[in-house]
Amino acid sequence: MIRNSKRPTMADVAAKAGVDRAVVSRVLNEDATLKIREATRARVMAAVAELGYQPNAIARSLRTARTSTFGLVIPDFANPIWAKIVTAIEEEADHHDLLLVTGSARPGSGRAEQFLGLLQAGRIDGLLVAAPVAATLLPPPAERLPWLSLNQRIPGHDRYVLFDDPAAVALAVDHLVALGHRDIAHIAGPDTLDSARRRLAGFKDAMSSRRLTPCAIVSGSYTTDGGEQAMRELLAQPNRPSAVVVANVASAAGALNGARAAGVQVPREISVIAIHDLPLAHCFEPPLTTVRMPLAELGREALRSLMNTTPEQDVTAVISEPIEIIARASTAPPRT
Amino acid sequence: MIRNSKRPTMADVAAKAGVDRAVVSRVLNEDATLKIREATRARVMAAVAELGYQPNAIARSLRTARTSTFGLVIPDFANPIWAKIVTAIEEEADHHDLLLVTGSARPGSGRAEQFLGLLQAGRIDGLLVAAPVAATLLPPPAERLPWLSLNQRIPGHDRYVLFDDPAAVALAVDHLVALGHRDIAHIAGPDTLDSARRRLAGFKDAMSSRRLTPCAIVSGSYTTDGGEQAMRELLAQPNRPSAVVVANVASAAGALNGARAAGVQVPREISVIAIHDLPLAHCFEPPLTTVRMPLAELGREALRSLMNTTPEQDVTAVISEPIEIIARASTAPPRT
DNA sequence: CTCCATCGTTCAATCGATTGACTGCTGAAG
DNA sequence: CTTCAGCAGTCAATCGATTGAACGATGGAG
Repeated sequence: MIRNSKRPTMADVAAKAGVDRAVVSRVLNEDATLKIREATRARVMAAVAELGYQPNAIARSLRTARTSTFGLVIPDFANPIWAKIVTAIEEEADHHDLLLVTGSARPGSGRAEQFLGLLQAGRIDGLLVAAPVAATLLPPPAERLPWLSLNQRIPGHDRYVLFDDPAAVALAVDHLVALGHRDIAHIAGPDTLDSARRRLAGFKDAMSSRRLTPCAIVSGSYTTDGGEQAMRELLAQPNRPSAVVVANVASAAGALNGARAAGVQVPREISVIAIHDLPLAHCFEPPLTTVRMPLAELGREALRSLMNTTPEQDVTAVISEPIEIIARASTAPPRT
Repeated sequence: MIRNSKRPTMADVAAKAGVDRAVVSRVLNEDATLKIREATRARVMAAVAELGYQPNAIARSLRTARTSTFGLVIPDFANPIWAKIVTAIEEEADHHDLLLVTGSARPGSGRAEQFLGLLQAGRIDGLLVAAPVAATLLPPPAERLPWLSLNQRIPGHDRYVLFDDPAAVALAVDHLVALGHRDIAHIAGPDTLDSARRRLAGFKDAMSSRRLTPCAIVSGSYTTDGGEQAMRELLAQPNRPSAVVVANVASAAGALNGARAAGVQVPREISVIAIHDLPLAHCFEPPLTTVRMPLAELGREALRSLMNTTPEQDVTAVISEPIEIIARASTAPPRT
């Protein structure tokens, strides 16, 4: 790739305006300590405009050791949940005149570690990590870098922002209990993921604190296929549940398919509710009842925490407002 | 934000190894012109390891004027179509030891222009733009920068990679004609978008070359609501179509909802086919028949073109392989 | 008439790595 | 004994912007 090397530098501007490079720099950065004649400032600005001068951000970053850019790593662009969070963080970044750059990192892809590399190399000022990171590839804890994790706790790194998953699951259970359900099952996510474990634990707690025993707990591995398989298992059981709390939307979509394939009507024979809402959820058949999580709030809070803390400080925020039931047509009172 | 200033530099490594900084640089970059004793190289490597030295990418970039990082701007993370393309480009970038950073830019957000700023500022080596860019904010054509656009042509910028939309639409029409349809309508996208215009033009061409006249053409504005509204209009017409080609999946989801709301059965009374496939399309009711587009191929080709051309060269690629019908349950022969 | 403060700028070191040119040394050829 | 070729590194300029310190000119106070 051939670079256009004729881009003007600050020296060119200075020469054209007949001043020192320092003046150009100070004018452009609106340095308050600079005393300057209006005429000179105007000459500088004119030279800048005429040459179409654009400061070289690399050089500036080398000097200032800041880039005004933050990174974000999510597990997968295909999951619309993350889309909403990314967008919220981008908007928050806009407000602070920062730029957000995003990447995805399937487990084992090493991309999360590449972004940590950007951070170590000084090419971004901070990093938000929502993707699984190989513990072995983490920077040594001694090296405190400005990053924190989203929606997951990483051993040895007490800097994270989480959803209040237990509260969300409790809300789902309440919704079902209010409809009259008592035989409630859970389709969980993979127990390698912190969020899935939190939701599972939340389900158990919510049930026991309401003096109910879980009808069944099966894994849906957070995927559509996994959810379909899980629903099949539940329907094959002798004590079939009358309602299911599904740990995420992809699994729930699969669960609906599984029920349909088995000729079981939702919600007449079994109710389904999922954690996380999705714009397309109302296009499912039946439209899916969900628990909407505070996606934008999580994103905003994460960026703010990252900006306002040093790497030495702990960040252990839990976002619980607003969490609400989006009641659609996949939940109903149980058959009597 | 407080930066960890005690990160070791090349000078530290050089001091520890008892050599010149130049040696460290050459060892690390495997400079073939460097003659060096094995013992010295080992000392350098040992010093690097012991200090945990990590080269400062900013400084390197300042010197070399390259960053090994490319940018990508998409219109919206929430659209799963882009998710697939982003992922493909990330993988292609991996193969070339490059990093891809992505951002989204709703029209008018100015984010696309920010990424062009990254390019001008030398913080990325190239840029792929899939989002609408305000023509007024484009760098002057005189300033040839290494960027190209995806899935859209921008006036005055003959560097783009497109889907073969006419071929896709023709395939959809063929599918319907083969089923026996003749009264075919089109739910188009917003005519501000190049892709929507290409699909519309493709529809007209495909119909006329098969000696059919479009039953109707209405705008669905690429949104779920727009698609629902459009379907309502079509069903209200005196000459109701027996099949509809919908320009994207979001509109198609809306169209299905619209038909259901009007009590019209899909596909018994009206067939629906959409451009672009989606993993969740089989969760719709009925599962949606689609035309799968070569998403990954477009992404890969775009990155390769960007890497292998200078900003002065034109790039006008059209990706037409593989485009295929994914037949699900939303299309069927017309009622007789 | 001298001294000092202020104004409006300039000087030059610095950030950390890269790279073309150069040097001191050893050993072998002549 | 000289000379020259390689070896093993070293020197120092450079990328482009930032920033604390310094500097000459001007004007006012004493």
